Amino acid sequence: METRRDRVRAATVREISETARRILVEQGPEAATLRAIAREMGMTAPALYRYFGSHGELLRHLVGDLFTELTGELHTALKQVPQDDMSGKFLTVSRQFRAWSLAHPREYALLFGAPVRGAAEQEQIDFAEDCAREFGWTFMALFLELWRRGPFRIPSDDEIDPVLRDQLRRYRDGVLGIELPLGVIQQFLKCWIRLQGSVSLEVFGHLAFALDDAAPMFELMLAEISTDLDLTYTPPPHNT
Amino acid sequence: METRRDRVRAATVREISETARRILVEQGPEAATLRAIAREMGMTAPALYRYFGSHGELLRHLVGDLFTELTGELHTALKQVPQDDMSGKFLTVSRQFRAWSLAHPREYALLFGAPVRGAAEQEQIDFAEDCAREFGWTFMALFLELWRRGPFRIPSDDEIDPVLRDQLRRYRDGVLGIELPLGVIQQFLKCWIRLQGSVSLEVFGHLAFALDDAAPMFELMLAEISTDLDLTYTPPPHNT
DNA sequence: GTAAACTGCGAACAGCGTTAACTTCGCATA
DNA sequence: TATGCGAAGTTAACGCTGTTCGCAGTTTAC
Repeated sequence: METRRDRVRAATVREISETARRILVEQGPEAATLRAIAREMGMTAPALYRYFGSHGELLRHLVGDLFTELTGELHTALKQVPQDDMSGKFLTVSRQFRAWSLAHPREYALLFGAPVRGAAEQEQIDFAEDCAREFGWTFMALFLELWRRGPFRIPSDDEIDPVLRDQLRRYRDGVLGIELPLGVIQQFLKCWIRLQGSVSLEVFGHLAFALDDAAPMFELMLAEISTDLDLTYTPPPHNT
Repeated sequence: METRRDRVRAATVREISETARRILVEQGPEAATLRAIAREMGMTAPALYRYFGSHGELLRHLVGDLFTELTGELHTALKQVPQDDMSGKFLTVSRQFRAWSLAHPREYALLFGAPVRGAAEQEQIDFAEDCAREFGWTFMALFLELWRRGPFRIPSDDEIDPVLRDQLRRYRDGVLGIELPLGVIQQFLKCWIRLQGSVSLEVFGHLAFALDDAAPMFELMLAEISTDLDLTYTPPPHNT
């Protein structure tokens, strides 16, 4: 049952997350220390240990929140696209993902940067991991819908590299649990790598050596992917 | 003139770099503290300030060294390809880049991770920046050679997005200073984004949700890019 | 031969994550 | 209503971090 204390506690957890995020955004990741977060809230650092087991756990919780926010924005944008406009859905989700990432570079770095802090930390129940999975599922689900409603050209199983074929099959049967040609998954991965790879490079500033606005290159890529998926590319609505 | 002290000093700088790298590789980035580096060398932390102005400067110097090593390996691999085998050169450099990155993930994170430490630090003479430029030039030079010796299909200036066209022109005239169709630069960026984007995702573990060996996907991408550039794709020599 | 420059050291400062012992308060039950 | 327990906060402390300062010892240069 939902007692009063539970509500207060949940509110505090939320405030900690928000404070941590504000410091992260305004002063950078190295400024988001336990003491700084506590100070901002009129508390002391050890008090935070009543809510999180360690500094890392606090950050991982923030990661979960951020994934949830990002996923939510993608779904919100998706709802404003006509139900049967698959091209529009694909373009909208892709652009919204890039837009969020560029608008929140430090959050993006936290979500998609190098997992420097002991990557293989197997938490018993990892909140952040679940949120990340749900985020990924947003794209996967869209892709499945794309495939079901307007099949595009995919390689047959024979055309797929044997090593890759085994991995795709393991992923399909072990994780997804859906009946689906392996070529669809290969195509999904190809598109996703291009999408996220491109966004990562841009957000981390690795395209700044040549471009100060990578939007046109991103749109070019969307057009190419649209061709691959038998979709109709249309330029973004508010082209600046 | 090269005095004795200069040599000793240079040797110490080199030892510091090597020690820092060893700790970074063996124990992770957060273990590469000034005190740990000094301890490993039988020194104390303040002594390091005789060689580097700060911890960050030391790391940036290491970044320069790493870029140089990576660039060197690319050139070494390149020398073993017949002078006129442009397809081989492209495939070799791409595969060598991926191989180095996978073999040195922590170094890769330092070079190509999120530039978290005040990105816009304009050092007067940034050693690391120069090495990065030289690294980038390796790919650019190869691409120019590709273009000159076996022209591939490129978009005409009219076909390029106006916003992108201006940026490409500024990059060509302001940085490269070479006469070249803008379409070549666009094609170069497209390929580079796919290449590095793919490698980044793999090294940072962002493909592990589906693949435990991304090599086939990488080769698939190389094949596609080869087609774009009118090159002949051939599988890697030692396919495991 | 002497002065200056270079290279190291130890001590110290503020800040970090984290732990321990201790107080205070809210709530549930006898 | 009184009692007691657990949750939530405190201060003090430990060992770590980057960094600065003042002091030696050695090496180079004039």
